[in-house]
Amino acid sequence: MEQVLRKTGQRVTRQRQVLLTELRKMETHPTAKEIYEAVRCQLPKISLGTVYRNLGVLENLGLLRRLEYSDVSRYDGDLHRHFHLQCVNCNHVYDVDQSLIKNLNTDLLKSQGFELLDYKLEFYGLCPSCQKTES
Amino acid sequence: MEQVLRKTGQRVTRQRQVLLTELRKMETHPTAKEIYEAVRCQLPKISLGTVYRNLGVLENLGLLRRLEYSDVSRYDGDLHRHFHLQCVNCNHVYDVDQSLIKNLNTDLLKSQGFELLDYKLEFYGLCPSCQKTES
DNA sequence: TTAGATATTAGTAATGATTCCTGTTACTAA
DNA sequence: TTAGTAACAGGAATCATTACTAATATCTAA
Repeated sequence: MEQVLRKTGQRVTRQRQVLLTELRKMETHPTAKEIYEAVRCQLPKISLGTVYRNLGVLENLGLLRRLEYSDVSRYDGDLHRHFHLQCVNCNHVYDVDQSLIKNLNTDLLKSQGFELLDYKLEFYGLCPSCQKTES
Repeated sequence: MEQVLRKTGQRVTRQRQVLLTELRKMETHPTAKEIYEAVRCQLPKISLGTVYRNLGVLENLGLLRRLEYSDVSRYDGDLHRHFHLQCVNCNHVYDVDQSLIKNLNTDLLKSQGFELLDYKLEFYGLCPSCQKTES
């Protein structure tokens, strides 16, 4: 983390170090507020705004993933490519192995005890007109 | 729409009819507020709350799709299975044919002039413990 | 080391999408 | 028709996230 920050002229603060370390320990895909709570024993004076700001910074550096749900964003410190399944009942977010994408082998999910109701595939990129005005 | 509503004991109101009709005319994946604006020439007194409430009702009946982005939800009246590409620069949402999913043939996107930077696959279902307590 | 230069922080206010509340309106079944 | 009630309009409330600002901590170069 430290090299990546310095390379871009950004500072290595204790808040950033603790934030990323704690996130990596958690396997619950926590929200910003949950991370805030988890970090307060080490950083009692940290503010929620600092948590949000630095989660954004670390996301831009590719050091964590943000999962954008409609009501709230969740964060994932596991950078191995994998997918997620959210239970529509309890809203828990589970990890799903990437081998699933090979022809969408939903039997794999079933064998793990999940009932697949729906999935969402969204792409992100640059449309033709924005490639020209490359901002 | 009318039969589906009546079947579930819900009423067929002018607001619902106009809302769905107008959405089906639009190909821009509008937000709730954009739909609200589009509908005000026919329903000058409609409120934004009514738009939100009925978009939810129609979504539950499977009459439209909601695209959940982190900052705002967008709505799609096209029920044919297809995917979406959002430009990270202008935030426009484009339709992508479903044939793309066959082994994620990203060449198809390239040939259409898009530059694919990332994609997101999310699953929705019931986890094992929630299937037992089937609420 | 140490002294700026300035990026970052804590605390708080502001924003904005979405939901909730309440008295009124208008579908629907009889 | 008309009674019963789902749905409505209008506005207030909620809540995740962002913006603002004076104070602080990190970094760099001497």
